[in-house]
Amino acid sequence: MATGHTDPQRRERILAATLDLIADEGIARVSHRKIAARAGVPLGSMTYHFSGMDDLLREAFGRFTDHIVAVFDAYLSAPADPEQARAAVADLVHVLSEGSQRDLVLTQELYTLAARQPAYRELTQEWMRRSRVHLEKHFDPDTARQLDALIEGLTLHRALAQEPHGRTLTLEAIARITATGAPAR
Amino acid sequence: MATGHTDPQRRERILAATLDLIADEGIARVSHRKIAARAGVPLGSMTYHFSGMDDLLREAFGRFTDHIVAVFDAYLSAPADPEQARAAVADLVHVLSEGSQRDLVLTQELYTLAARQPAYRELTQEWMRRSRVHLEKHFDPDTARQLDALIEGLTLHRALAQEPHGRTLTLEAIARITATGAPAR
Amino acid sequence: MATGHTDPQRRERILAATLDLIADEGIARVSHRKIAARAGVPLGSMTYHFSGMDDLLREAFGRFTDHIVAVFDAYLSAPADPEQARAAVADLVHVLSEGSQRDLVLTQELYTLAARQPAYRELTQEWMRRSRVHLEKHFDPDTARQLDALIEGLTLHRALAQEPHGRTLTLEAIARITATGAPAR
Amino acid sequence: MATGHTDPQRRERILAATLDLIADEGIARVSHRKIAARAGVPLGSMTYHFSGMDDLLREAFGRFTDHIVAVFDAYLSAPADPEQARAAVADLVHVLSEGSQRDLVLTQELYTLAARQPAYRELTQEWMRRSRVHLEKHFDPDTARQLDALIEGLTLHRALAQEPHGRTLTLEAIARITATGAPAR
DNA sequence: AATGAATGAGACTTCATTCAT
DNA sequence: AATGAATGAAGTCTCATTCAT
Repeated sequence: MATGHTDPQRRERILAATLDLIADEGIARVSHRKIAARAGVPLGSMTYHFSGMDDLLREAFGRFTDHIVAVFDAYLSAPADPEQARAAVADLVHVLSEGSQRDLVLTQELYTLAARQPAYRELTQEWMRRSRVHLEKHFDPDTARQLDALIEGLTLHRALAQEPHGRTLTLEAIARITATGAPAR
Repeated sequence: MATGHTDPQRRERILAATLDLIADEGIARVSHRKIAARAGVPLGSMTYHFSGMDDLLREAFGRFTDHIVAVFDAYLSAPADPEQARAAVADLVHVLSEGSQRDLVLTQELYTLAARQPAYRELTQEWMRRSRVHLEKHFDPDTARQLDALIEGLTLHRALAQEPHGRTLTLEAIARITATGAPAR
Repeated sequence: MATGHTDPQRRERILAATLDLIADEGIARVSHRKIAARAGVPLGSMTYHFSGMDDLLREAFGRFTDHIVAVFDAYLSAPADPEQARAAVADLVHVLSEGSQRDLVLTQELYTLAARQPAYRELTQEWMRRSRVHLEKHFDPDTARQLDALIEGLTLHRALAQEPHGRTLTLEAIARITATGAPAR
Repeated sequence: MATGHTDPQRRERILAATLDLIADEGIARVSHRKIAARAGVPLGSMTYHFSGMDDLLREAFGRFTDHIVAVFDAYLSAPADPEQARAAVADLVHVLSEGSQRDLVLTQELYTLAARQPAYRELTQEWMRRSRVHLEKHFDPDTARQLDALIEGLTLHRALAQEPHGRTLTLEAIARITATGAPAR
């Protein structure tokens, strides 16, 4: 069902190579040449498949957001009650802050872009929105919003700290924020 | 106190111009040429005063960290009791997330660098450490740590959200995190 | 009369788009892509209908010459006597130098090509020949030749001058050149 | 007295190479690479000495205009009376139309640019102005203007014609245009 | 101590053309 | 007969860095 007559996955390979390169070297060192080499495609392909570097980056981060949202979904859609939800949130924080350097770095790069360009802010907003939808199944909206921010802060501080805090402290913070937050019902 | 015999403030002008340029265009688009033009110094003096772009960036972010730590100091050193401390933290969150686009963007750029390079992580760690020192004057260490992470998350979410949450919610979250946290004594 | 089974006017659309593009941006900036976009045809059809850029340009300027010769014909075939002819020549000079920027620019581009390549010189020679045929109906051959050159010079100088000369001067010049030139009989 | 510490004539060499290349291949085929190769300078020099291709072309045609104005000066400043002036104009027409292909081609390229861009029109206007100043020493202003246009037309038609007209016809045309034009006194 | 001149490397992008369909 | 996909070549331009002064 490929639409072209050759290598229909080329676009995807380019996008994956783009994210890999950003994770490894940072947006500041990304170039068409390096991406093409990584993806194993001719340099000329780059601007054939994507109208320019901007397009390419935006689409690549769209793919990344899809991935990270899937991680949130995986952790936050399963819990059946608030107690399980708290544990899931703790798991999420620790997975995000201990897991692949890749996701951590890409998240920061995305936030940096979002801080300056509205186009990227849409991606982060959709991600926050999705996260809150999950949390609101177990907590009232205000609590969900506070908890969402807490997840962000705990994850980042764990990731950057010299001696990351343990799971106990993570759970304690989550418990405090959600202590009074009964589901809206 | 001048080290050279001409224009001793040249280094500082270059560093300030560097931060301004990063705030405006992002690290990816920084160049010696643009910085020199902004600072009003000859291109040749760039590599004379700084051994290379890396040195320059690291020193510039050092200056930025000094500035942001001063902001934390200003807000967090004044409060006389936990209640005032909570209000000060709320003020801090709102100032950071509503204030200059410049500080927000530079913070994200720094985090992005820190996520990848230990040299920059030292800067962020010093900043966190300093923040916790302030908070521990009013709250026990674990609470201080949780509150510090919450500040981070609330600030970032407010800065990037489509409809940033109000001060009431900020205060509510702070109150919950610090409810049981009596000072260690 | 269609040669292909689809859209027989496609060749003409391409040629018209080519001239439009040359008029707008100059031969130096012409490309298959831009022409195809302007003509609303697929890029692939460019090299299908025309063997290459050279072919395309030569044929396009052939169309342009047809058009400009038609303008000459319209003005120079009507007059019934030398006096009317002089007025018609003045009209022609002013129409060419005041009319569409398009014709002016294309004429210059053609002359530039003709100055270097014989293939294009044939086009301009045919045009001059045709012009002289008209003029020789009312003036002797030498006068026709001089008048033809004068038309060229007056048109160009009017087109490029900061303050173009008026119709009176145009008529005066024509009168002087044709004063002694009786028709050959 | 060179201002730089190396090869101060490099700019001039580049400008000369630019005009040579335009004369040989046309503006459409000019490139930094080819000019650099012709001038024997590194490619990187091109945008160091000239801010871009536009700058380079404009300055190169400025040099060309200087040259062509010098030719006009040489022919038109010498004559002592109208009769000598008529002969000088005829000489000029024949030199321009028979002389170097280079000048002819460059003149056409310049006119093409002037037809589209005001910046180049200034160059041609200065040239026309200078020409008329010379002619007005021997003929009244209206006659000078007509004669100037005639020079243009005769030169171009001689250059492009299959069988260029002879000197007799050139002189005849000049005589007719200037017959009644007494100096303004 | 300080800098203008210079350049090789590499950035992004456009392009004419080829080819499988 | 016609075209979307693809690419190698070349385009302009920016840059960090070196070096003579």
